[in-house]
Amino acid sequence: MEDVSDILDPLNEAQREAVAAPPGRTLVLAGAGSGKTRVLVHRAAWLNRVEGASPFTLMAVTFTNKAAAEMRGRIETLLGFSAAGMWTGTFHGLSHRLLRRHWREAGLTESFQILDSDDQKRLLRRVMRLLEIDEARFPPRQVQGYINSRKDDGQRPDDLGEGADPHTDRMIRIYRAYQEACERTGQVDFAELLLRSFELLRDNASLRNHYREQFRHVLVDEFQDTNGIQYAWLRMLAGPEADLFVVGDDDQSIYGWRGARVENIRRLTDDYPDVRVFRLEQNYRSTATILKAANALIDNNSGRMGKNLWTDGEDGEAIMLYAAFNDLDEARFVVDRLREAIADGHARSELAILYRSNAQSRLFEEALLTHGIPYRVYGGLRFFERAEIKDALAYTRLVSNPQDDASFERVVNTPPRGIGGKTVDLIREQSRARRASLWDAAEQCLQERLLPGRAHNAVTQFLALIQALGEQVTDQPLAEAIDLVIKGSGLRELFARDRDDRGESRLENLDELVSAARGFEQDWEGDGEMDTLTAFLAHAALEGGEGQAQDWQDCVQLMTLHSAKGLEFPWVCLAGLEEGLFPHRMSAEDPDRLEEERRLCYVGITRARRRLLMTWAEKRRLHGEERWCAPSRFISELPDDLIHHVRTRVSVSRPAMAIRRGLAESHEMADSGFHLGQRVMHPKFGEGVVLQYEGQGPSARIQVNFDTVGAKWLVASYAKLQGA
DNA sequence: GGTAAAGTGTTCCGC
DNA sequence: ACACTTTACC
Repeated sequence: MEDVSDILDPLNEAQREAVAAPPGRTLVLAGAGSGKTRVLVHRAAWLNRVEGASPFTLMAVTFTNKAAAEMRGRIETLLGFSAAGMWTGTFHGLSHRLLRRHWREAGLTESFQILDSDDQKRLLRRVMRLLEIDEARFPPRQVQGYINSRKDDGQRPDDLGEGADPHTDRMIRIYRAYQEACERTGQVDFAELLLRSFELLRDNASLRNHYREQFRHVLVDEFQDTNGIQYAWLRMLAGPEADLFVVGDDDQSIYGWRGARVENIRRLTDDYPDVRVFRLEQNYRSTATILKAANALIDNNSGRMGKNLWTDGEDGEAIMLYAAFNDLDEARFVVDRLREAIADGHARSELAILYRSNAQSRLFEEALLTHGIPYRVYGGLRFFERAEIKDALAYTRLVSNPQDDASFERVVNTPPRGIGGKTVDLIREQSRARRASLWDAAEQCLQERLLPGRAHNAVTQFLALIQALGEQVTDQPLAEAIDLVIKGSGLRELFARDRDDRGESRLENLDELVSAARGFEQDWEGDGEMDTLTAFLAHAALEGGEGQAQDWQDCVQLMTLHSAKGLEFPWVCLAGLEEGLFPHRMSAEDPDRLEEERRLCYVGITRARRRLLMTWAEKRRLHGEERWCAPSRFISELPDDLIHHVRTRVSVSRPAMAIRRGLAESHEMADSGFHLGQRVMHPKFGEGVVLQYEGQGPSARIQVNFDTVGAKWLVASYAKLQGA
């Protein structure tokens, strides 16, 4: 018998049972901080050592490239040898791999390219212009969302019944035209990667059987984030006989808005009645106090699979709750606590401020700046999404394939070279009339002298430039090729010209692109399915650029709750716990979306290891307007005995507020007996905050934002309001 | 073809 | 309010 102590010993009882489950269908409900990745990694090792599964028969699927890389690394460490034969990657990455291998069977061109969402929107715009559809009535963003969700549900235009209503019919028409444009030009968007590879397996029995035979063991991470097509994809690949090992947490599903279906967890237990379910509830991260709060909060959600986090560690400190006078006061208070923590010897990188929306970072940044505390804000534009990088890549694509219309349009007048809108319109017109690419259309325009003299010269030069670059670049290594393109296209010069910080960082980014290409070239062993350039472009579309070295210098961490998922910090501040902000106004009405907000709060709480600080502001500037806020309902869902209320302002701030609001308002308020921002009690609606006041005497109306039912207008003389 | 003025949107952002 | 994009005009 193989010695498996190194695999099982580091695990607790529940983890061990899951890892050593017999091959079959296994669902592991892994609570926050319960060692989810560890279980996946050890399962892979177990399969290899005990079940004798060769790495070639293993597939591990995750959502992000970062998670995929981490899992792969940890498996290799544990196994002590390379897991090279193992297919590890994201749903999109693995689909991409299948499609490259079987592009013919999938009905694609050999050199198909991946459209990222910007490219997709640009192509969509073009298609809509051809169909003469008004962009104002059908915002491309919305159409894009429509098409992607249809694809996420596995639907093609032909699957969609027309005739329902004119609006939907038009959407379907655009979808069809867009899809035809993609097929014609050999372009594949993100959702298409999944749908296409799903269809490939569905419609091709021999391929399906081949891969089912090969991947007898399929491991899936963050299963609660899968959407419809990903679930179908998994079922197609992991046949009814496969060893399917799925890890997820329904309480941490926070991506419903981009198509994730928590229901997939429950669906799995329906679709595979023989599934074994394990629960990981012992938490190794947080204090008992923090876990109690998290459990109590999430208990307000319905239809959970059910889980209760516990720890054998200590209770730890109470959760600190601060009701700030306004958003500035909130930032000041938080940064004061941060400074204390730093003085107590915390590294800055152990401290995190989490918030619901990106805009909230600004005030914290300012407060941190005034105190000279280094910080880093996560969630800006990712490397390959930055304009200058996309320009450089578009040039590179165009140089290697002049028929690429999307790239042509992007760079034809960047840097400005005298090919304005009029000229491009003419070329587009020509391209449509002749059913030719923009490049070919431009050549025809020159030959037939369709352009005015000035434009004629400009276009001649542009075409010559691209051709010349094409010749220079032939047979050059990737990095040199990209460098040549950046210099030759005039992009470098363009950004060098504006010498502010902006231009400076753009130049740095361009340099970074060249080094990224060099690094990619070194790591990438050609597998005969793609040339280096194609591979690099796919890499740029799929990997976003997280691979950049993050200087993990010691700084305070600022990020949205969404980007905090999967991370942990000894010291966490959850800021902006107000009705309308968190839960967000857009989600408060719909019970499902409200539950997702609650899960987001749960994710936030469970990020904290030792200390948790929660704050809300009674008054906040939002979209340029001062608003009165009620504390988030999530606060009242936490057991009060876990909370330490900090009140530094109780008696002082309210009169101060009335003064700041200005005299006119306080007079009006005076004759109702209430003032703006005051907490009041209504016999039916419960407690709330006075938001606005209108009119005088018996017809005067008062707007109250109730904690449970939201904002309502009431006639002051009828509403039996009481000060609370 | 470049700058100024008007317009737009404003929750979360993986691949 | 603000940042960013598109349009309008010189």
